Amino acid sequence: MRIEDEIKQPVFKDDFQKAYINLIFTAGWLEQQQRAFFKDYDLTLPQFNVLRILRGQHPKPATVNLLIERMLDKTSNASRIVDKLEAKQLVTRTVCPSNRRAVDIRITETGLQLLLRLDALLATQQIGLQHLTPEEAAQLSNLLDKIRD
Amino acid sequence: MRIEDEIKQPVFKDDFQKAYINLIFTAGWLEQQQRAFFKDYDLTLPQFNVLRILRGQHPKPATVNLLIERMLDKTSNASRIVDKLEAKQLVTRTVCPSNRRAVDIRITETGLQLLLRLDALLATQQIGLQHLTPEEAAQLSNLLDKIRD
DNA sequence: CGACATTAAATGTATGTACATATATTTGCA
DNA sequence: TGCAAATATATGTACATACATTTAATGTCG
Repeated sequence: MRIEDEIKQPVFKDDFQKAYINLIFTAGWLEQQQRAFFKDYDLTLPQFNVLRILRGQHPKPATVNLLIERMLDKTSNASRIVDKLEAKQLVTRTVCPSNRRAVDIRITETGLQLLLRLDALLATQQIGLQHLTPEEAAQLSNLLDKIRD
Repeated sequence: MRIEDEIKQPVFKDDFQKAYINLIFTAGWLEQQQRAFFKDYDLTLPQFNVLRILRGQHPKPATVNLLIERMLDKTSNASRIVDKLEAKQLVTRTVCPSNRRAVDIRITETGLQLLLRLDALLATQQIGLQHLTPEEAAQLSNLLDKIRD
């Protein structure tokens, strides 16, 4: 559906404004789909993303700093996201032995299993960019990189 | 900057995953820039967007429903955003005479003047897609529309 | 060594958001 | 008419986010 129809705004100042608004809108649209999907599993998007980062590190630990570096939303509060995951026993938190200011965060076996289940479900759920060709996806990514130059 | 470097993730599963993550990240990146800009004017992004919708309607009133239709984030609470704007005297709220369930919302002269100032500043601040050509912006918009098909 | 800057994480606080529910008004139609 | 359904907005609540500040540990350099 064209962005003009999505937000019932028939004209835009120029192609820049139109693409800008489309970008914010589409990102929100995708996030909404994911949020609905994860709701059944009592996970928020940032929680899911942190779990994936931890799986990427596994079996090495991550610190809060490393999470912040890799998170999509750098302003969200990594400490408190880890709080929630710890309460659900999806991660563990131990003081880093070599630097007692830092905290070693690790995904638990339960956490890994949850991610496995979600991977399988996400693959069948058609959440994402399945309307694009691989070439279009690559093109999109290049345009987005260029925006942030 | 390439998304790989932004979030320190050297490889992605495929171009779809990469573009997906890039899209969410870039939208957040743009929003962060705007937020920083608007902070000096004590406006949040949703508040600014509502003000612009109201200016588009001016001098006709808008209802809460119309705002929801046109807002980028449809799940945010239009009523309470209008509360904040009303407290700052940027909008007025009166019961709609022809349908007393509805509320007529109008931007005030103060609100219009604030938008004028912000328009001028935003034009000079290079917030947006100025690294793209008009053709690239149009191409981006088309790809985004396609995602939501 | 010891004072001071730096770093890592946690916490405080105000605000925003998501989602369900409530309240008031209007509409449709038996 | 009268009553259930639909509509428009507001409110309640739990949680997330933005950003400043605090606490604790480590580094540094006289």
